Amino acid sequence: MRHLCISNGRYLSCCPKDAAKGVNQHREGNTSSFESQHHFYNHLLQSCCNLKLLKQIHSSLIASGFIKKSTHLVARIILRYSTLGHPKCARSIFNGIITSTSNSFLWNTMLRAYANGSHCVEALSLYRNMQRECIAADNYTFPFVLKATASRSLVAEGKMVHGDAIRRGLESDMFVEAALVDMYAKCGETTDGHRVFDRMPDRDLVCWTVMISTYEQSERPEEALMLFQQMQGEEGLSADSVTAVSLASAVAQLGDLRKARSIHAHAIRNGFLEEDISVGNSIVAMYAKCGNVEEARLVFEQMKEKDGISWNSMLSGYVQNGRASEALSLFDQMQVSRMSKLTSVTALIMVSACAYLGSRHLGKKLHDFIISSGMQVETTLWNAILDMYAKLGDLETAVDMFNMSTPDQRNVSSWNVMISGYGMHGYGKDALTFFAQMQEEGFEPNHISFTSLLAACSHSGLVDEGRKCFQDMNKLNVKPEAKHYACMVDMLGRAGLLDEALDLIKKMPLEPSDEVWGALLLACKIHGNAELGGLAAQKLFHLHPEHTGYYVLMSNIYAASSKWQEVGMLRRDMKSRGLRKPAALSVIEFDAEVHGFHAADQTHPQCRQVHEKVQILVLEIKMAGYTPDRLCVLHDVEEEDKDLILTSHSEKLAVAFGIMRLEPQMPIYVTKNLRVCNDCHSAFKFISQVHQRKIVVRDANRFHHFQDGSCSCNDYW
DNA sequence: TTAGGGTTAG
Repeated sequence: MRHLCISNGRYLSCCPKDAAKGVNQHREGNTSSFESQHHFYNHLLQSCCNLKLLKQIHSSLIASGFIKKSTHLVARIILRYSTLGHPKCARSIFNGIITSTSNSFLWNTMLRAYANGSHCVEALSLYRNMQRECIAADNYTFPFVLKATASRSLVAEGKMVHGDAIRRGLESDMFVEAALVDMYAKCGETTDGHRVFDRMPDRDLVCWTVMISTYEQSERPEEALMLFQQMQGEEGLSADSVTAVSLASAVAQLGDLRKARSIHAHAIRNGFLEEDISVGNSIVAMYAKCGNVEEARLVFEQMKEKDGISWNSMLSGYVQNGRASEALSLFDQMQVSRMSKLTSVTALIMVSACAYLGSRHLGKKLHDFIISSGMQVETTLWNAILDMYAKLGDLETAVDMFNMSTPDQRNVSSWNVMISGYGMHGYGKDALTFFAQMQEEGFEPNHISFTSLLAACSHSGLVDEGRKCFQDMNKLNVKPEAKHYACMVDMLGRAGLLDEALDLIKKMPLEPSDEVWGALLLACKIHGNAELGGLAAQKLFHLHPEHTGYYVLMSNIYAASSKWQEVGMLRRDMKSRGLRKPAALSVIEFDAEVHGFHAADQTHPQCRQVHEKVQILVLEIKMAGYTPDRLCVLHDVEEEDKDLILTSHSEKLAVAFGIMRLEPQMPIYVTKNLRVCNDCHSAFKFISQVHQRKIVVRDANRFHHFQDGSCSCNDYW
């Protein structure tokens, strides 16, 4: 247990009960000196972390009359009430003691309390009172008021306070200047902030950190790191733990592992990791965002103290890197050890982990857990749960939840989630109905609404409706972005309107992004157009030379037209860049466990039986008319070997496992990390008929519901 | 007796 030393040599435990006893003992006929009493109360207030004890200390101070002797202690009480979330109590003490002749100290304290609690309106109104009472605002006043305006991005008010500071001749006080830079930055006026920063004659570490974090927060990591380099050139300035957090966050945005290691080394050398949990947290998040979860986990394990953010950073690190099952096992560990309580941020991360993993069992369990925890499910989390159900293939539950909610429980994102859910499952018409309904209920569609809606039209082949939606964007004041063009190209391309798609790209008022060319490339693959595909690929290799998916798609196109020389060339190119085709992974749940299968899997405990089962299934469906689609094989091998490669596809293994292990009436749910291949798509249609079995496959793009020999996508995907 | 900067999710 931590102990707190008090001036008369006794030790008082931080435990509130013991502290309360200390207060009472102290009140009973205490005759110690002013210094001793002052020290005693000061320490008590500094360590006090609950309202009951604070009230006891407060009444003890009143009863002993000591409160009248020390303005400093009054200030401490005001701040303590405020940090414990009771600004009204703080204000009532302030009102009781303040007189028009008071100096600015207590006014500044009250402003500080409001600013730290982001009570901007109250802070500004107090500041105006102060002016009315002719209390001179000083170099302490302005930083607090500016912080308050910054917390609500009230730039007009901030500018007014800036003017007041100039009139009082305090514009060049270093603290006021730092607060001004911060205020402008938080209000999104980075250039104004930089202007104040440039004019400053002396800049200490805090000023530099404000400027660095401004760029980091505005997602301009290169500029943040450049400023840091510039700062290192100044004599006597070296990053402290707060600077390190901002730098780590900037490096995370860049995703540069080499820089990440250098920030980590700097933190180790200076002992920041022991000094401040936030440094460890930001380094964990940084490594995860640089794609190195192993190093993130190492830092996480080595942290002597962890808080909720530490756990969330590690959990979301796993999810971001597609390692959802590791996130779930860490979450279990967190629950068992009760090291951190379940917050809505944690719940949000875990809900997305379940959605990603495709685990219906865990998703339901997590939802029950969230309900039983009694936590308040605010709209953001509720939307994520809807999205999870839709992504787990249980669109019905998502629709039920949505229909049972009241309009004030929903926001624009709730509607977007539903539109995207319908689209994913191939219900384009329902997505359009929901879109209309959303507007009837007074919700204004945003750029995400249109992305979801256009994607829905694309998946369902609703070309005319899609074209109309795209035109309607301007009417609803949503400016088409590259991703909207990508949806249109995807929609036109899938429908075989390749010329119209290319025409649209040529007419784009903005530079076509990789998503746009990627959509065209995919369309070329579907329709076997190697020439146009080559053009799209060229653009893509230039824009993203390291993106494996585009090489794979292009070699697919070449392979389909038996251009093996070109396939070989692309493969060599990929090899020389150190790129590898991402491993296919299909997962299926059985007995509350998630079973994963890679292509040609040799690791699953029952892989031998599963491979045998696929061979049997293929024989069965061949009798019903299935022929292997050898165009799906990228390798230039003998025709019979191609068939063997096809039977080892991960999704076939997962489906075979499902048929082997699940009860015959149970539908088979499989989630694949990549797009399902043509041959598997055709095979599953036959299996659904021969075995009278519902098979639901979620691939990287959408859902396929196979039943009675056909698929919900109508072979349009 | 008082002050300014930072991290997770979306």
